[in-house]
Amino acid sequence: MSRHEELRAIALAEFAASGFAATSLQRIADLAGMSKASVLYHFESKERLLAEIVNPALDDLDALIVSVDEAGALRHRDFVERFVDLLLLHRQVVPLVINQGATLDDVPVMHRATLLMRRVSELFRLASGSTLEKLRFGVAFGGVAYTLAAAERLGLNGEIPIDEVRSALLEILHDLLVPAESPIA
Amino acid sequence: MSRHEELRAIALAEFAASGFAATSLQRIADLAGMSKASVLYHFESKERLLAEIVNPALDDLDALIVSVDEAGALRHRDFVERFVDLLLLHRQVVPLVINQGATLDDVPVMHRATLLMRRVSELFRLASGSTLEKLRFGVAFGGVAYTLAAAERLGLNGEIPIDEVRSALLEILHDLLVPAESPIA
DNA sequence: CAGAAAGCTGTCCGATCGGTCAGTACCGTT
DNA sequence: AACGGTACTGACCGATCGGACAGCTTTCTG
Repeated sequence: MSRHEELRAIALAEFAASGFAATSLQRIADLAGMSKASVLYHFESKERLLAEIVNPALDDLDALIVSVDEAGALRHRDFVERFVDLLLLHRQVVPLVINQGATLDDVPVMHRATLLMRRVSELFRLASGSTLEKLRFGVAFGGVAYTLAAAERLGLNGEIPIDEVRSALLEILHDLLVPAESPIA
Repeated sequence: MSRHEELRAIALAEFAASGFAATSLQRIADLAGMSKASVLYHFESKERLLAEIVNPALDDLDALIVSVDEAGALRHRDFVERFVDLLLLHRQVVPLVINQGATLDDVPVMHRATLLMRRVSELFRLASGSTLEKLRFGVAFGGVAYTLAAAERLGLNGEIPIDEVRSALLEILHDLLVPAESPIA
C-alpha cells in the first residue's frame, strides 16, 4: 500500500469514527507517523482529502443509478442486491456520508452525495408515496447505514462474517421495501 | 421560555445539525444574541451544556427500562409503543446520541447514553440472538433515529403530522422486531 | 433607598486549527 | 559527479477554539 493510500485509509477511519471537523490533520499525521506538513503535501487541503476518500464510492453509486436508468426497469430485488453490495463494499464511507452529510453539505463532495441519495429515493418513487412508504425508505437506509457503522458499540454484532451480514441485510431490506409500490418492481 | 431554556434549545438544534465538536460556543451565543461569556455564565462549560440537554431524555429512557425490569415482563408491542413515544418526545436528542455517541464516549453523559442503549438491546436479548436478529435490531433503531434526524434532507418527509409518523414507525418497528423471539414477547 | 444577587460583557489567555513556505534528505537518471 | 524530482520537515501564520476573570448594568429584596 502506497503512502498515499495509507493516508487515505487512516483518514477514512478517523473521519468515520470521530467526524470530519473533529479530526485534525495533526492526528492523521500522528497516526501515519509523519508530520502534518507531509499530509498536506499528499493532499493539497483537508477538503481534498475528504473528496478523494468519498468520491470512489459516489462514482460506484452513480454508475449503479445510471445503469438502472438505461435499463428502463429493473427487478426490485436485483436493485436491492446491487445496492447492498455497494454499501458493503464501501461500508466505511457509508456512515461518513449518512451521519455527516447534512453537516457538511457546503463541501462539494458531500453535496454530491446528497444529490445521489436523492436520486436513489426517486428511483423508488417514494418521495411522492405515502407517509408509511417514505418512512420505510428512511428506516431501511438509515438503519443499514447505522448498522454498518456503530452497532458494535452496543454489542449488537461482533465479528460477523460478511456473507452472513449480506444475506441478513438483503432479507431485511427486501421486507422493508417490497411493500412499497415501485417502478423498479 | 427562560433564557436558560432558550440557550438549551438553540444549542440542541446546533449540536444535532452540525455536531458537538463543530458547534462553537461563539455560534450559540450569536444565535441567542448574546456574548460567548454569557453562555458560559449560564453553563459552566460546553460539556455541562451538552449534559443538561441530553440527560432529561436519558432519564426518561432509564425510567422506561426500570419499569420494564420491575414488571418482569411486558408485551412486546407495548414496549415498542412506549419506546417510539419516547423517541418522538426527544426526537432532537436521538440523532445527537446516535450519530455522535461513539465519538463522544469519553464525555460522561454520552457514555451514559451508550450504557442505556446497551440495556435496551439486552431487553430484547438480541445480543445473543442470530445474526439476522441482531441486524434487525440495529436496522430498526438506527433507521428510526436516522429518519427522525435528517430524512428531510433527501426529501423523504416534509411536514408530516406527528401522529402519522408515530403510527407508521410503530408498524415498521413491529414488523422488524416481532419476528425476533424475545422475553418481552 | 441601599445593597445583594443575577445577568451580561469585553478582554485576555494558552491551545489548537488548517495552511504556507523555505529548506533538506534521498532517490534514480544521465 | 551533477542533476531534477519526490518525499518530507520545522517554523511560522492568522484564525478560532473553550474558558477565566474583573467589572458593568439590571433586577430583586429587605
